Amino acid sequence: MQIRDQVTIASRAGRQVHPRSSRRDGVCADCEVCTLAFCSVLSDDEMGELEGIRHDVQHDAGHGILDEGDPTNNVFNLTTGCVRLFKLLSDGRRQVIGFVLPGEYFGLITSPRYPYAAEAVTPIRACRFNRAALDGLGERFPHLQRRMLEMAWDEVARLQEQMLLLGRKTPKERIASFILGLSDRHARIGFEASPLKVAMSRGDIADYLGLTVETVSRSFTSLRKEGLIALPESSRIELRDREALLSLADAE
Amino acid sequence: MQIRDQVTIASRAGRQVHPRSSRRDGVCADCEVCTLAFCSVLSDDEMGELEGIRHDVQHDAGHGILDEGDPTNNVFNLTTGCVRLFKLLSDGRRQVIGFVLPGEYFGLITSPRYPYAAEAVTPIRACRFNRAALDGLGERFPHLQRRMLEMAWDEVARLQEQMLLLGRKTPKERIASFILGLSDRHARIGFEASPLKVAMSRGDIADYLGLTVETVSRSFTSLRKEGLIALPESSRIELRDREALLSLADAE
DNA sequence: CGCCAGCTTGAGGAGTGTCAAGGCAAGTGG
DNA sequence: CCACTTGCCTTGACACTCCTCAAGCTGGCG
Repeated sequence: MQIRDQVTIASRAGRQVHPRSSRRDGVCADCEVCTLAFCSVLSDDEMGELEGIRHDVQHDAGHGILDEGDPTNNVFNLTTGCVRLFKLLSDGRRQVIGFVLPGEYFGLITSPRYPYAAEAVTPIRACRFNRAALDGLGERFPHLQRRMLEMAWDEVARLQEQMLLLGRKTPKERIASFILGLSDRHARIGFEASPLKVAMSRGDIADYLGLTVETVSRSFTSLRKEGLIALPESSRIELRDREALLSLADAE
Repeated sequence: MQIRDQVTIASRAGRQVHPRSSRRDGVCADCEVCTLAFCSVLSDDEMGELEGIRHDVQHDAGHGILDEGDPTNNVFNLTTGCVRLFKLLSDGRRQVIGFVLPGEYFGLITSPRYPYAAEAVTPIRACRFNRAALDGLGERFPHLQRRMLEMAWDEVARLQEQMLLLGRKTPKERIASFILGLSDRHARIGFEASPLKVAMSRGDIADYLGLTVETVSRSFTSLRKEGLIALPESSRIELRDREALLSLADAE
């Protein structure tokens, strides 16, 4: 136990680099996620073409990026910050579909209108692409389309996992799953995975996990009192017993 | 009201034909869904190649087709019957991820192991493809990959809609959404859409909608007593007030 | 320093889940 | 052909979880 923890800490350093291992020059030089995003599979020449249809987008926290029902003209690739995607019922009930982290895209869908809205959780930066133009590029660069297909399947798997959570898990199990999932995603993009910075509010988390703010708060408190996590601030979570969290998340 | 109902009945006949409009010769001649499945975008020559890696599969109701954790060697394209996809928690709680209808595929995923299990709800027939071989075909026929990408995005949209249902809808709203969704899908593949044949048990429906069998049963009864549906048999649903069902499903 | 938004905590109640019994239809064996 | 079994669905009574409502608490900011 003692030993394993030390190993874990030692091996958790550094960013995991995926399809592409080297950073880019030019406009993408300061992009944090050029090794993770869908554009990572493109050669430098192909990137030049992508650059031709790319626009920079920047928003403050809380700003709306697109609305449910808008025509699907744009695809976004988040480079900095966090975005929430959500659907509303006519009486105001809200379901957060997912949180977008750097290196992930949103807005890519066959339907002519977005089936969800998107808002900035934190200040964000993103690349915006015209959808038709990106489609055209996909046809010319099959490996780009292939990469997008893989990302779509990954998204399907994530959503299926979330269905299990929403349909069958208890509040505490949902919170444990949420914490672990966020921690893993942070690790993949090189963010700190254990004193975990949680950008979203309790309300966002509640609407993501199908709960109320109060139940989310109580579940956090309960996990803290049992020693599975610590909460130095309400927006910072320390994973103190990963094993216990794992067994909770997968159902004890 | 009276008039609209008559129009609805009159216009509901016939099968809607999608990417490909004509039926095929050869092995696919008796396939009910050759105009809907992903193979519908292939030319006859290309179909010949697909045929080379295709195997027939046939199972009785209740039979397991694949288990969660099995290596993802195969992709299935359902031609007849109904399949349930589901995930289990270690204590036996079950979440049905989706029901597969003719013309839809399952088992296509990047991960090396299936994240869900599949069982036949009714007697089924399906085409089984080796996954690596199908991948190879996808690389050679970009329009096949394109079609699979579109189907993946459609699946993402369906799952997001289901998240809204699981996270925020009441039992009666869930049942209304379920009935309408199944009715629409039946219409698309040429099945009867109003006296709707429901292949799956109350238990399957409960595990799909995140409810218990009892709550599902009570909700059906409630909708029946309010005149929104009729239940000539427990496995047959007649939509008597589509408007009311729609407003229930989207939240009143 | 005080305000405000967001988070936590508490008390109470509605809505589902749990448990148990009964109904119904299809299948089985005498 | 009919009694019996079996599986599934429905209905009822009750309990408990989680939501609702309301009141403090905390930290950031003017």
